[in-house]
Amino acid sequence: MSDIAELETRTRFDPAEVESRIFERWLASGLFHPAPEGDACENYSIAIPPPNVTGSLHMGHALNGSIQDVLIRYHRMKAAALSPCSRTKWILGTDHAGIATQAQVEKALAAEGTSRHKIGREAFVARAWEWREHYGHTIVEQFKRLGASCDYAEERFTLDEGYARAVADVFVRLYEKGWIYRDRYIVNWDPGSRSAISDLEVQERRETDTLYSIRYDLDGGGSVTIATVRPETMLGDTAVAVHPDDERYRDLVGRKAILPLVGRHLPIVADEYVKMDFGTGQLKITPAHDPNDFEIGRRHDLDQVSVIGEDGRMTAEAGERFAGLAVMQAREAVVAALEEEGRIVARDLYEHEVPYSHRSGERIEPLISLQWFMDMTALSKPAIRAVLDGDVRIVPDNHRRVYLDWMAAIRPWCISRQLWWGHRLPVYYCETCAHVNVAVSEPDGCSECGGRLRQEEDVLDTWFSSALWPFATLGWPEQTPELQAFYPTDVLSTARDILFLWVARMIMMGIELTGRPPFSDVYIHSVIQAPDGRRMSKSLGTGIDPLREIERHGADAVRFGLLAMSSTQDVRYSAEKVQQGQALANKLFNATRFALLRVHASLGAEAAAELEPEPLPSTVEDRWILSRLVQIETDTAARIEDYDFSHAALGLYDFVYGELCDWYLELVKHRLGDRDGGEGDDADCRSREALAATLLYVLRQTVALAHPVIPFVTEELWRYLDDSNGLLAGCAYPRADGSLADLEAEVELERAIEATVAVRGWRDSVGARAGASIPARLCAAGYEATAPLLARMARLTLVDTDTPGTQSPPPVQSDATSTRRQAVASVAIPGGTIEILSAEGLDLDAAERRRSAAEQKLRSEIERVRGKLENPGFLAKAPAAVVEGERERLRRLTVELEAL
RNA sequence: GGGCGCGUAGCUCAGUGGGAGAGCGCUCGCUUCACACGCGAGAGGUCGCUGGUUCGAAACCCGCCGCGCCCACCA
Repeated sequence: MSDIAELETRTRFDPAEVESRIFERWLASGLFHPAPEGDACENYSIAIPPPNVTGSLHMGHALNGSIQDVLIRYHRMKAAALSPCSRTKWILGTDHAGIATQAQVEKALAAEGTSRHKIGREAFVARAWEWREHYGHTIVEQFKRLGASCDYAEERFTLDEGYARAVADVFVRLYEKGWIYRDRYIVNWDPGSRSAISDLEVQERRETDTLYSIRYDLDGGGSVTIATVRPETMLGDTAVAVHPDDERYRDLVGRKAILPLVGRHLPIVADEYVKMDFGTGQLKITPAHDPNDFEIGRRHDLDQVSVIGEDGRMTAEAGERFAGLAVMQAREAVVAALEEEGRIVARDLYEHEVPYSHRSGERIEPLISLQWFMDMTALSKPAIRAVLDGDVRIVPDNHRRVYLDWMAAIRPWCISRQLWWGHRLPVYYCETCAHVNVAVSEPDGCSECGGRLRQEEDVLDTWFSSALWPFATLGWPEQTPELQAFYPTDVLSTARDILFLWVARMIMMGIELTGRPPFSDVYIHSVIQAPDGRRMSKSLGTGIDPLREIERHGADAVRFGLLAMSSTQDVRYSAEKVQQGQALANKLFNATRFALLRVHASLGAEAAAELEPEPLPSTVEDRWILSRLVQIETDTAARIEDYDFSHAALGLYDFVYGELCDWYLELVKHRLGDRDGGEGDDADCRSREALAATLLYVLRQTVALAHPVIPFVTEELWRYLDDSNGLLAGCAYPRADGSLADLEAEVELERAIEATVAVRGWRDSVGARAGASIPARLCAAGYEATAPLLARMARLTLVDTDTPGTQSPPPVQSDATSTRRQAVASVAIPGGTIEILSAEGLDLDAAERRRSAAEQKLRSEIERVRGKLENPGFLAKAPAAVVEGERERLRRLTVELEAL
């Protein structure tokens, strides 16, 4: 135990002074780095959603970090209490984040006046690794600031050698199953990153464009009119379609339209995709640049004419006189040319969804490209089953259906990316016979002809490797001790924006490759919005930096605040909640400081050191606080296990403020002796020891209970509260001791609290001086044990107590000479009144106003309850307990009214 | 077009069948020997609107108004 005397001058909890010192102790202790022992069912593990190496800590990380750390710390402590053999591990690592990292490195190169194409692939990748070595640990260091108890000794990276092997291994397995294949297909081309991206990386934006109606002549006379917002793609038209049931156009089917500007003859086909009631019901078909048209083209075996290239410009081959123009320029030029020929029949403003790249922010250009795909149908089935059967639980469960709906309609996944930073596909093309060799490591030569091999240039979608995260980080496919000890993990905590992108794919891959879902719970946490309700984003200037908040208020405050504001839905950032957390840390610090200093002063260090570690309740307030402690211990554990972090945090706050500090400490202060070591009101030494034992027990339990939420201040306090020199982070989590529950003490003390508040309110209204003690008579039942407490807390000098219904002698001083002094005012309290016996210096008119206001309130309340009890329907149908409760209330209110 | 969710005190949010709550802000009082990042006391709400179910609705149901998010290939 540290020297208590140090606390004398520390009147505030100063996070900056404490945090790094404590974190170093945690790291050095090895508590965060469990040996790979025990089995995964007993052990508790979480795989962190790997932050991007390019990233820095934002509010989402801070919230999710706080959530996971509460779970990890809680379970680590719970294991210490219940099953000392079980281990707790928070698997740490970062993601190589293909596009994001490549963009950063390219930016750096550009600043140096060079580019990736100038330096070549090998040099570029080397440069990217250098970049990662340099900047890749920033975010991990930032997690430490938050107090996150990850296993820092085992940090993983998705491009590490072992991990890369696992990725290649998976690719080979799924290729051999026939689920991974190569196809020329229409993809979402991102001109920004010059790569294909998956459907999930496309974000639609509502935009208003011009809808052009264009007349195409028919071969042999007549015309059709088609509508498009992308006239530049007409150069790639290879058909016109109408609905097969459309009476108007029945005889058009089979004829030819002549493509303006180009002259190509376009077959007119019938396809059910065409909406008869949209526009003219005649649709131009551009299979190479529209996903729907692509499908129609396949159905009707239409030509594919690519007019837009991967550079986002009109192609030389089919771009006609517009070749080389960027898409938007081409649009204008095409419209002008059509205009000149008088083919634009109409222009209308048209609002529609336009696809943009989530990564680069540029407009997606759908085009046909040779890419690698993964068929997901077989993988999705057991992943659906797992959620339906409850093997994977999604919390909150309204996301369950979203997951199931998406899974049921799952589509092939484009897994190849035209980038350099990532896992290069383990695919080797034979330069001689063109055979496709797929193998974990490069073969010596083609398996067919022994010819020279050339590895595929493309890399895998970053999410392909992320999908393996919970097991690849533990050494899979090797059956490592880590894998056996910690896989499957227990919970995956994340924001919902990556439910499909990542979580669903982990479930599919985990089941396929390990035979088990990678976690049993998925917890979807809130998205923290800016205080004004907008998105938190750097570009909008609405972001709030969690590190700055930690510097200002302390990590405990930020953790508490984020947990307290989190919810099952999105929430606005609340600086007040962070302040509340800061206040809590400071309050707990000062309460402990006060208790320890007083105990040591009044008992002496030696006696203090020999105190019983168990509570020794000797008074009603001792019994009360111990009973309340049972409640908060039960509630906090249940709330953490239910992922109800906000109530866990706020519940601790309410206990520390509303019960421990505001009442218990105030009630027992006088029994502790003064700070110079003099005796307090309670001169009985044994009673003082009993109080000290109870008080320190309550503080130790409270501090330990709060540790998962506010680890720094609690760990700091533990230095003074615990003489074993151990770290709180490795101690047992407090468990409610049911034998301390004491309903009688709770009823008695809560009555006294209510009465105290009533008297204080009255005092305030009559302008009584704060320090003055007022003579009064207690005329109420149920205060046998608490009258002295009430007198002290409400600053009353109680004389002549009159406690109806009891025989026990009043435990207060008795004024024998003036047994029946006339009351000058009366304050209603539960079970009766307090009669005020002296009006000296008091504004009794104000007292009367207050009294009559109270009376009016009581009368209307009584009216309401009486009305209820006179309602035959209520008496007949309401549960007996409710009816009895109302009767009891009426009795109580009536007593109070009579007393007034 | 489909789905999910929200609307409660000035602000941010809890409360989901039986006495309208918290934090911050506001007002009044307090240098009460742990904490002035403190202590005590207060003011402040037709619980979005309408109809229904019920002995009883902020809560459950129908509808409406307002707001947010997700999914979706109508040019």
